[in-house]
Amino acid sequence: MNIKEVATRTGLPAKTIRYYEDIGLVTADRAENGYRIFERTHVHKLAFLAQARGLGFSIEDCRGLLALWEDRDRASGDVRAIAKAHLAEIEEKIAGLEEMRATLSDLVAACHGDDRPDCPILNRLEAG
Amino acid sequence: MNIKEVATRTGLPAKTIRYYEDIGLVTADRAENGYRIFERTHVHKLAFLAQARGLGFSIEDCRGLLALWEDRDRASGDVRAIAKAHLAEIEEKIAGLEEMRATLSDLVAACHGDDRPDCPILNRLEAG
DNA sequence: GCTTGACCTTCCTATAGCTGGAACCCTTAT
DNA sequence: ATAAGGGTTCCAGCTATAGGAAGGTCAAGC
Repeated sequence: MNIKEVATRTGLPAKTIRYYEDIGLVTADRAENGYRIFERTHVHKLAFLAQARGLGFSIEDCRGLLALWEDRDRASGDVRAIAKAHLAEIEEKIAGLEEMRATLSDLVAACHGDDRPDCPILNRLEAG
Repeated sequence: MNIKEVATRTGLPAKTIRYYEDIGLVTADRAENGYRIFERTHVHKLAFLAQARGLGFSIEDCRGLLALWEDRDRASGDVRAIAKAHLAEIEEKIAGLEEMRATLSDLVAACHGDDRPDCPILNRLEAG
């Protein structure tokens, strides 16, 4: 299977697949002409990565998850720890964004948004 | 005023202030010895930037906001448009993160997280 | 056999917004 | 004279790709 087909099957751009090979997340054999050859196992792995990335796991997290996934002697606690830490990060991010959203939405509501220069948004940025 | 004091007053790292000068967000005069000299107006401007960045506005947004702030003939509608667009972006980000959070929190809850290899988190990543 | 178009390859550059560090200059106090 | 604590420039690195150039390859159609 060539890279384009893997891209289609996994939903990952070919560029990204090459990148993942580059940083050692996946391996790929080569044909005589230099083309990468992928087997179903590779597709499986890349699909796994696509899912993990889709849930926002960092590349390094993915590396860890992948290793655990392939380790039949893994402890599910290790997987859970990674996911839990990631969940905490996401919740932190959300909290930060919620705060911004609250402030911004107040400001946007307070600004009449016409041709006059008077503007509560700028006032707020100016005053802190 | 030297850069360190400006940093202290605005809460921005000196590095960041230099960077902002570099990309033309602010200007700074120079003393004979090559040191940057800041006036109160510079501090004011940098404080404004710190606020805007704190609300998540991009550097380019900040450039626009700064220009409007300094334009006595501005239309508040222009400010509002920038803020509104930014608000929309933030809400989109929040929505994406909320989705991740929901999934992750379900998975973390479903995983017993012990020494056994069986793991709903990995199952989910594997299955899509 | 030749051309065309769709693949494939590598390598270099760019993104956002800084941060860290090296190598070096200036000022002030001891 | 020296040491501490400023300041300067410049270069590299971070995340996770995306874009594009330059070139090799393959299958189809004429």
